[in-house]
Order: sequence, then C-alpha cells, then structure tokens
Amino acid sequence: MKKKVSMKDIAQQLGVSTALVSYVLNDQLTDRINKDTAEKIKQLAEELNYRPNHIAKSLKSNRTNTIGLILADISNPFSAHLARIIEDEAKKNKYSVIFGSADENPKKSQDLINLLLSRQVDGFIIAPAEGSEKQLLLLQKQDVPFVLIDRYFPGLNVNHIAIDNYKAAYDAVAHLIRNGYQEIGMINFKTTLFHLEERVRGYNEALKDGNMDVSGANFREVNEKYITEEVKQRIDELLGKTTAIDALFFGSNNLAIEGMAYIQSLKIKVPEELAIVCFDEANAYNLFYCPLTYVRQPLLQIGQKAVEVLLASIKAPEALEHVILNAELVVNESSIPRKQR
Amino acid sequence: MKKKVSMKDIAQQLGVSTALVSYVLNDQLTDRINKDTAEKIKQLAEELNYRPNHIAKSLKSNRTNTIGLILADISNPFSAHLARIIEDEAKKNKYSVIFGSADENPKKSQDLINLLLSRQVDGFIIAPAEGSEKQLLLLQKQDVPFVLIDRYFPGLNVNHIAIDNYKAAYDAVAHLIRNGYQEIGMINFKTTLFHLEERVRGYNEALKDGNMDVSGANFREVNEKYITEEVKQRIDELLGKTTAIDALFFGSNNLAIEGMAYIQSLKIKVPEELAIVCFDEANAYNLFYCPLTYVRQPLLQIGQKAVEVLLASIKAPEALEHVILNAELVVNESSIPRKQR
DNA sequence: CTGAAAGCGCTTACAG
DNA sequence: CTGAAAGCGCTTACAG
Repeated sequence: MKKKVSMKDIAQQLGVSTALVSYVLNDQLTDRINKDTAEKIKQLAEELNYRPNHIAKSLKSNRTNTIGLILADISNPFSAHLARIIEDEAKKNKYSVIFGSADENPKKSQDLINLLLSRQVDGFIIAPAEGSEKQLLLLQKQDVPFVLIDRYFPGLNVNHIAIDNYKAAYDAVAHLIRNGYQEIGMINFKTTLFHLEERVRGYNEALKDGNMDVSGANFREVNEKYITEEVKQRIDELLGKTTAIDALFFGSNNLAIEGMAYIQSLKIKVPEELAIVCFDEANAYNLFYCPLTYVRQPLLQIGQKAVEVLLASIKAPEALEHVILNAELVVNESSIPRKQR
Repeated sequence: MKKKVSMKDIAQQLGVSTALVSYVLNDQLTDRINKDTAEKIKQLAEELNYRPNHIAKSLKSNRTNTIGLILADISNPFSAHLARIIEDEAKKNKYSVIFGSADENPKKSQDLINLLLSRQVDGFIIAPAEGSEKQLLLLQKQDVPFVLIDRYFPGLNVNHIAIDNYKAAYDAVAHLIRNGYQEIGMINFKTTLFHLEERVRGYNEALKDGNMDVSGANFREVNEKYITEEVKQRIDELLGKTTAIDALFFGSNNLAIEGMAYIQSLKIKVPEELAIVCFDEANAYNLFYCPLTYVRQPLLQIGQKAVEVLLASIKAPEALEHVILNAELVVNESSIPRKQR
C-alpha cells in the first residue's frame, strides 16, 4: 500500500501544527479556532483524501471501538443471523466486529479470546462453549466487559441475554398434549449446557403436568459429532418402541433439519403418523411438505440487546444484566389436533 | 478495564530497558542476549499475564494482520459458509477478520470500505455489490490489496476467485436436455452482475446446442427485493404457458429455496411433472421430498484461495490472479431421465 | 550483551 | 487563536 496521508502531511503543507489539524478535523475547540484556517485544513484533508488512522487513535484512547464476537459456528444459520444483527447494531454505534468460531471447543474459545484481547477489542459477545466457565471467570477478573448470548451458566454472575428455554419447551410440549398427542418424544443434544438442559426440564415438566409418562422412555440424546447418524438411530428407536411416539419435539434447529430429512426419507406422514415441533427457525422448514410448528427465538432482540448491554458495560462495568426473553411458538400444520385427523 | 501490563512494567520491575524486553519476548537477537535475563523476562511476563498490544505493534509496522471481509449478507448460508472458511484460513495465517454486510448496496459497500480502511485492515476480500466498480477501481488506485470472490467485473483487472458460471449453467441445462426434457425454464435475478449473466448465457447456449427454443420464452427474471412474491409469479407464468415447462433451473440458492417452497405448496410432483436443478447447496434441500440436483460450488477452495491470493497480494502487490474454479453438478432424483418415468 | 533514543499517527493539557 | 511537547506501547537502528 502507498503511504497514507497523515495529519502531519496536512500540517506541513499548510504550515500549521498537527495539534491544530487534529482539533479541526475532530471538530473540537471550534469556537477558538480561526474559521479560515479551519476551512483550509478541512479542504486540504478532503483533497488529499485523508483518512484518520484509527490505530493511532486507539493507542491514545485505549479504545478500539471493536467488539469481539465468538460463536460456536458462524456457518450455522442461527449464529449467522445473530452475527448479522450484531454487526448491524454495532455499526449503528460506530463499532466494528471481529469474529471467530469456537466450534464448541473451550481450547479454541480460549485461543480466540486471547487473540482478540491482544487486538484490544473493547469487549466480547460470546455464545459460550461447554466447559468455558473458567475462561469467562478469568475475563471477569480482568475486568473485560462481555455478554453471553443464547447460552449461559447459572453459576456465573455475568451479563447474559437468552430466552426462557424452560418455558419455551414447556409451551411446545404442552401444546402437543393439548392437541391430544399421547407419546411425545424429544431428541436433544447430549450436553451439560444449561440452555439445552432447560429445554429437557420443560419437556419433562409439561409431561408431568399432563399426567404422562415421565420415565424418559421417549427421550433421546445425540452426540453432536455424529449428529446425522445418531439422529437417525434415535428416531428409529422412538418409532420402533412397542408404544411408538406419535409426536416428536426437536431440541434445536440442527437436530430438526437432520431429523426432518430422515423422516422425509422414511415417507412418514406428518402430522398423521407423527406430529412435529422444532426448536428455532430455518428457511429449510418451508421445503418440507407439511408446514412445521416451531419455537421462534427473538433473534433481533437478542442481538440488539447484546450490543446494548455490552456497550453499557464498557462504559460502566459495574451493573450486570441478566436478560431473559420469551420465545414464541409458531403453530403450523405439523402439530394440529390429533382428533381432527 | 484494568490497566494492562506493558513492556515498560516488566522492564521497570526488572531494571532493564524495554528494548531488551521487546527482543526477548519476540525471540529476536537470541544469540546476543544473556540467557538468565531472557529467562527472567519471560517468567515475569508469564507471571504478570503480559499480552502484547497489537495496536502499538500495528502503529509501528503499519500492518494489522486483519482482513476486511465484505459480503452481501452474512446471514445468507452461502456467505456464512464462506465467511467461516475465510476466518479459519485467516486464523491459520495469524490474520483476523472484520466483516460487514453491504446488502447489494454500493453506498453501504463504500461506507464499509472507508470504515475498514480507517481501521487499517491490510486488505479486503469482497463479494462486490452491483455497481461497485468505481470504488474497487479507487481501491486499486490507492494500492490497497483486495480480492473479489464469487462475483467479478470482466472489465476490472483485479484479483478474483470465482467459478466458471457459464460452464456450470451449461452443464446443468445440458444434463436436463440429455435426460429428455423439452421445455426447460430458468429463473434468475434481474441483474447486471456478470456471474449471474454468465449463468443465463450458459443456459441459452445449452438450449441452442440442444436445438431447442432460444426465444427466451422459458426464461424469467426476479427482482431481488420482492423475491418471494415474484418467484411465485414467475413459476405460475412458466407453468401456465400453452407449452408448460417440464424442467426448471434456478439461478441461485435463494431463488431455489423460495421456488421449491412454492412448488411444494402447489403439490407439483418432482420430477414427474417438473424436473429441478438448483444452483448452490443448501441443507434445506434435504427436507424436500425429492432429492434435488444442484450445482455445487467449491466453497472451501474459493475461501482458501481467496485468503492465499490476498496474503500474496499484500506481500507483493504486482501480480494479479484470476482464478476460475469448476463447479460440480450433483445429480439427484429431481432430474432423472424423462423416459424412465 | 544492553540501553538511550527516535518514531509510528494521533490527542491533549499547557503555555503563550 | 495556535504551537511545542509529552505520551499511548511498541520496534529497531545505533552506539557502546
């Protein structure tokens, strides 16, 4: 790259000090500065296509106006959508976003945090990986502002924005019960992540309140690494039981997409043979022959709130915010009342 | 945030100069430096949890090891996947990625470029919006390294990585012709973007080589802003003709997903009543009852090559690379031979 | 083997 | 109304 023009260049050409140039270009001390000189400086800056060097500014101010965004995997549509919202919102506030994928791996997450820290990000927005509690505590100890999204750890008293996963799952399953389904299965990831556990809790509680079997006979877990194969196995299991399931609740959009692709290939009739409720949105759902009922998370709110809370936290690190939003059950044909069939 | 520890802190505590600290922590001049002092410095750095300030380094070196990534929309799965690959690849090379969405809007694109430029990114990877030629020329004039992906402008002699869209479309349509389809429709965006025009050219050329009607009677365009409504209209038109289409080729994954959702809702039998070929991959395709034939772009190669070419270009700005990769037609049931039906 | 010093591009009290 | 100077945290020729 060519050498960029600096304030010094402008100052020298005009025979003034860089201080003056700085004041003028930053619209400071406007009342004390000669209008003509100010005009000249602005004009020359324009002419030379001067662009302030943020890096130098940052070194002085100790602020980069940059947010570090750590997601599990930006190519997951849920994360991508959130990333998009966060970037938009950050830009409105004159912040940029550097991002990285932690891949559900605490080691990668720690490396990313270190990397972004050395790049002096002003704070983080993190969808934390399983097992990353310690590094978050460390961040907190170092007074680095951050906010967790989507997931959080009930033991950690840090900023977080998430939905009420318990309630969302409870509502989804209660809806199925209300519509007359008797054997409601659930497929979830095998995990200790709180937000996913909450979904299971909601599922169980709804079953209990509906006076249904709470033995867990209709509940199955899937290892995230072998999602495609295991989802198939679990569905086979649930359908092969002596009392086969007549409804299925997926704990996440990945699971739902894998599961629905399989159900599709099995030529199972939804909802006649099997009712379906998914977690999270996906435009993929529209390609399935039967419009799917799903839990919609308020992504826009989550993203915007995350930026808002982070920026507040950068300014005033004291206050912590725990924001719990409500998800919405979008009811479609895949879960219509059993009797109506 | 708490004050971070700097080299100065380490130097003072040890009674040495910051120069020494710098040399040691950067493993320079190792043969000339006293092993004991070196050891002490390293230990104290560790103890104090010292993290180099990239910002300061950048100010000196005029390098930020940061790539600016400008995409149309990161929440589009195609872009998101690419973003993921680029970030991975960048990280391997010790680069970070700052991203932004231009939303097919040249004004936004220009703003993003300015913003990232003031943040001193070392170069750009850009999926350029329609009408952004001028700003790219300006970048080039300023000797800012960049590489275009996915799209490019044939008149601009700049780095770009893309697939042979003409060939990909030609192959797709030739495949349909070979399989006995007579009235092959295509739905594309209304655009002057070269890569999309190339797809139309491939479509037309394949029709011509197959001695089929080249009047454009089976070709339709869609305004990106009203994609959902217009895709429906265009499909209605193509199916409502006196000689209705018996096959349909979608020019992009967005169009395909919208289109397939509609075709799904119309209860049209694929491929019996209508054969389908889509452009680009989408896991959504798996939810459709009939496995879809599609053109697969080598995203991994595109992303990796983009980073490679950009980094080369940062080091040696002279050489320009125009990389054209081949797409692959993934054949599935949605386009099986007509006779076999 | 090590330190003093200049400099990267900016900001900002201070002096005049 | 304006400039000289210090400083942000680092690097790197240069001198000794």
